Amino acid sequence: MERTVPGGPMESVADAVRVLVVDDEPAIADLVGTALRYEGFDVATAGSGRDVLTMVESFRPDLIVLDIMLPDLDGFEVQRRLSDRGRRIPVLFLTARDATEDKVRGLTIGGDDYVTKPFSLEELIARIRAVLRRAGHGEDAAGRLRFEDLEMDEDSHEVWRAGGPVELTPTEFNLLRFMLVNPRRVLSKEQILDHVWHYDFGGDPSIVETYISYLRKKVDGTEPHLIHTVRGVGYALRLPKE
Amino acid sequence: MERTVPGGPMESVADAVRVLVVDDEPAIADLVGTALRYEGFDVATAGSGRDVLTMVESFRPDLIVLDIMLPDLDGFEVQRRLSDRGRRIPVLFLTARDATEDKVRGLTIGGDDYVTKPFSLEELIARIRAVLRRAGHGEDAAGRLRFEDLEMDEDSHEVWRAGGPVELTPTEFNLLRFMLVNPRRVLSKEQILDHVWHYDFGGDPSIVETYISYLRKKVDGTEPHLIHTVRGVGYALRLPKE
DNA sequence: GTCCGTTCTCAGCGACTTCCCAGGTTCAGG
DNA sequence: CCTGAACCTGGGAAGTCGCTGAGAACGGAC
Repeated sequence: MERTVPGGPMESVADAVRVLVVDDEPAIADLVGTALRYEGFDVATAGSGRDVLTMVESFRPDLIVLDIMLPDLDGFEVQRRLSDRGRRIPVLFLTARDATEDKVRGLTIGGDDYVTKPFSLEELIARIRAVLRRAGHGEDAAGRLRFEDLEMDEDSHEVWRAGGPVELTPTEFNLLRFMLVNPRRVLSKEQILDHVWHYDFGGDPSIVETYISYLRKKVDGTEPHLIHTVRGVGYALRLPKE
Repeated sequence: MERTVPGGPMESVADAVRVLVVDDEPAIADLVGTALRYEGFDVATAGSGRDVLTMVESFRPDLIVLDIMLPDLDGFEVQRRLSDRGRRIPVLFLTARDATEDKVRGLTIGGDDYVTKPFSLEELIARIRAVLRRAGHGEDAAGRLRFEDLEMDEDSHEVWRAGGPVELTPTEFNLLRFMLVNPRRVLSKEQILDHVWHYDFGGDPSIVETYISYLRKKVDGTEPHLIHTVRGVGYALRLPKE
């Protein structure tokens, strides 16, 4: 499966990976569902734990994005009942930032993973791909992105420029990944904000300028420069013209 | 589908792409509707959110141009209800400039997009084509325009003349795109103003002369000249007549 | 609590873009 | 050739955009 991008072609549904999105807030389920559909997944949504148990039979998802806080059964309970039935479906949990962290943390060993709310779509999609990769559903290639002499390993969170390692903060990393997934394309500040920042971020798009500045200092200090400003439009990852 | 032009031949309606334009100001809905009809789209207009929900069934649009501020249901609510019905119709939102910050965020994620008022028709149409391209309705080619040795990539915002890169400001870029979409056709200054500048632009059509001059310097310094003045009528992108 | 790394805001400034104007040039018609 | 209209283009004012440094706010580790 090819990575799609804002502007990428729609996947044929025939052999698409099926993802079941479960959240009792329709706004979240819609947001995630829409983003995943656009990424080429075959998506169904559910709003309660019991819905999941029935939908699993008909929809047969390859992965479940599962909110832990549900009105009836919580996410853990849902997973338990599924495994009682002998179904081993990878799960990506959604959790509020506060409690539960300890409980959820233990899950990362089973091939499952979790993301804390509020998340960014870029982060969520990257995690989904990672879980699918471990489950054998993903694209054959490992989670490695490259553009010219700039390289990123999504699994180990390592980045190299011209062969040398670069240390990035989480936000810098996510921003750079978004650019690496969309090479050459001009990405507007709004687009970047939508994908890289948490969905409840209420600030100004100028934050993107700041982070582009950070990235330039850390990964674009050497020739040729790869991060380019298209004034009045956005930013692009590409080789210099001439 | 072939690109049509202002004044160009009307597309046969049989296989035309259907666009539903929704705005409570009839002036805006008409402006957009008329422009899109010229471009060969099959257009219907609506003035309220509830109208949309009924018209979708009969008109079955491939895309909806949807103002966010509507008297009854707002644009988001309309989209929500449509997706509840299982209809996945791409949406291009229209929004006032000041309202963008909070709520519009997140709209670029699903292949949808938004344009802030006041917009230019050229901008709007380019965005519509981009959304359709992503949804699989567009012409097969990517967002690439060409006339002779003059080339433009809409995604990366790059322009080449005779193989060499050219740097353009946003307005210059939009003007050149308008000309590339309408090769050989003489475009009047008024026409250009209507399409390339924001619809509330209050200045003089002579601004077009200035920008044509800029373009000539940047992209038409080499033979053969492609930008021609048709005195008393307008400008055209074509080869010299001997 | 304190410490420290990260995220975010803000303001200054430099550069760019847009737009208008005015003087010069070209062109069509007489 | 003369004249007026249309057009071209350099210059410049006003506003916008983007970059960056400084520091405030936040959150996790201890």
